[in-house]
Amino acid sequence: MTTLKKIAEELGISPSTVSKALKGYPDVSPKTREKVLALAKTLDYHPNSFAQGLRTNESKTIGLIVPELVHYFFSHIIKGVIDTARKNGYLVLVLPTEESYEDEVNQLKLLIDKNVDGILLSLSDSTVNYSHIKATIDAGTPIVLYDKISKSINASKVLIDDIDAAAKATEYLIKSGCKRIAHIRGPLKPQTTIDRAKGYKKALLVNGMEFDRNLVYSAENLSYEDGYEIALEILNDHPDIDGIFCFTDLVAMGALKRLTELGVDIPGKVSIIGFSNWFITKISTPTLTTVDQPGYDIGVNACDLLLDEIQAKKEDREFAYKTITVPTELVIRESTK
Amino acid sequence: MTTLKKIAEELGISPSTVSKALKGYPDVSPKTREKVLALAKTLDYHPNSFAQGLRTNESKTIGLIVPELVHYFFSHIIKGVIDTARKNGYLVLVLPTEESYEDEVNQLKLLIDKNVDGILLSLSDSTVNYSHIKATIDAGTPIVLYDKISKSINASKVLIDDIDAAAKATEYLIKSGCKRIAHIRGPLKPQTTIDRAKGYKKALLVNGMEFDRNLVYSAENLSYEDGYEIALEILNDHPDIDGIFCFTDLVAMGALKRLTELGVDIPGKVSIIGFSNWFITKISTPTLTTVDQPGYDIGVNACDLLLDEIQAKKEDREFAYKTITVPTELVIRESTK
DNA sequence: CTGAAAGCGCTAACAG
DNA sequence: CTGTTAGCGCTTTCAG
Repeated sequence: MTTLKKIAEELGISPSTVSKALKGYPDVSPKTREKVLALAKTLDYHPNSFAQGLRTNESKTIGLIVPELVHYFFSHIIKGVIDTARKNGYLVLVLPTEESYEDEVNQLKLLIDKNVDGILLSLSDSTVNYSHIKATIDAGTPIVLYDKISKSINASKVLIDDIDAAAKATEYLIKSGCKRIAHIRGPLKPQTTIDRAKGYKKALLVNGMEFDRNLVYSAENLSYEDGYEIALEILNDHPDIDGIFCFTDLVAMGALKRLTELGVDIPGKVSIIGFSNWFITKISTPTLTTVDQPGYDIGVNACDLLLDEIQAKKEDREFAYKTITVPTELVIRESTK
Repeated sequence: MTTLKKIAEELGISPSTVSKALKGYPDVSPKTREKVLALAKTLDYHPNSFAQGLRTNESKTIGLIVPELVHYFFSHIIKGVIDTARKNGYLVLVLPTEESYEDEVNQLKLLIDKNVDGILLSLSDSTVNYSHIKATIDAGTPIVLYDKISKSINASKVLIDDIDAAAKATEYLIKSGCKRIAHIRGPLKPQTTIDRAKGYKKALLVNGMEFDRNLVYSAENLSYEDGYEIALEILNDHPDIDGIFCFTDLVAMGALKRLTELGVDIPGKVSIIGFSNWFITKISTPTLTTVDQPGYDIGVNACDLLLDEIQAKKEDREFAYKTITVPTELVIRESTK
């Protein structure tokens, strides 16, 4: 291991001068600087990050807590975060919670123990208590919430407007001539489920259509199988249905499969819209109309916001929490008229 | 920030006693231990990881370099690694290279600068020179290669037997009655491409069939579009084709789409086999026969191996590099007879 | 322009 | 059973 001290000894100068030379301080003679730089290179000097951290109280590392790791949308977020962090000289510790509250609490603790400079967090579906998050913020570690957030936590947030996005999707079904539109929603708790259902309802009402509680079905696992089963249920309960707005693409794909198997013409008889714009929606038959949820952008924005807050903290500046709403877009494909 | 010293002062004892009490050393009186534990809890003491690292030269962090982040197979590997690391008290820094050699070199450097205890690495497709990896190993940081490896690097490795897996897939086509089987291979360089093509050829020869160089097509981007285009080409060049073995599922899905559009009966007229068992293969129409490539297991094994090596190094034990071949399995679905 | 010195928080060998 | 001491490698003031 090459250390400052070794370089200093080798050159017959002091460690502090070596440190300054390496960091480009102006008060070192060019000659000395060059000698130091050269020797550092030949000895393959890497500063010891522990020692640096101990001195500066900075790890140049951030933590990223994701509810699900093997997931098209979250993968994009992770990529957005890592790219942005890297541009700014930060590394990213990735921790999945698998939608478990307990894991979320533990992972948060691990990150604090590791002295990360900040944390990006999306709430797990089973999280009902936010004291672990609030305590972390109070203890001085910046946290930015993304995607699955809670209004009751005072922090910066990056999200999409689920109500608006769902309303736009539902409205598109209406404008394209659908008269009886069902909604397959997600599990009760997360705000996203609530908001997309709200958007669905809002679009109906705004367009003078009746909101029928019986047309709302719940996909508890948000799985392909859920969609497959529920589509049959919907068709049995309401043969007159001509549109389905699904909480997420996977569920929509399941519904698509079932309807195709039953010989239902899509979009001739029934239109389907998903949510997220997963890769599969581009290659299904028919391809799926869906709401593009820009994961990469969410990751970039969340990371930028966090880095700003870290910087502000370092400089002891005031920092006002921000909430960024990343725009979504309806992607029209073959599953709608 | 609560430190050992603060707890010590508060209790009127020495920092070293506090340290020992916290770490469960036996030579501390139960009474003292209890007092320390209690106070540590109320003051929410977290040991400073920088100081610990500086003393012990351990970061309890490993680096994971992946060629692609938004990728079904690699996502599973990442999950396997993180889960395994976590079980053993390690955190994981994830760094994508996007198949760039330059990024691979840089990311490796970043990890070394961060004093990770070890690194898991899958070579980017554009990596042609391994000196950065060899230098890292020589400098004492354990590296385990997974999935995309190079035989010329002396390190532990975790991989699948691509030749065997490809041969099994091709053989299945033969046994099911295919007489003219095409292969869509990947870009020239990576060992996986070479090996799967080898397995394809081997199965043909072993089963007394002719290997026709003209039946091998190359999908340079391994994309859905590649498969879509090449399927047409194959059909034009060789109308008598009755089976296609694809390097990866995405390409197979593209081919599937094209053939379906052209009204070719699958598997009646042409059988298709993919590789990897991506999620989409379960939900396409028809569903796709494919080779299951167990990403999660690869991640688990690679991480275990790395942790073993780290442990051995810590205890100054000899450690013999190992190569683990994770078994694959042919998953038979509707795209084959 | 250069160096001495202190100290970040922790651990471990050693002495008592 | 407890405390003293030294030091991990680096940064930064301050003195020269």
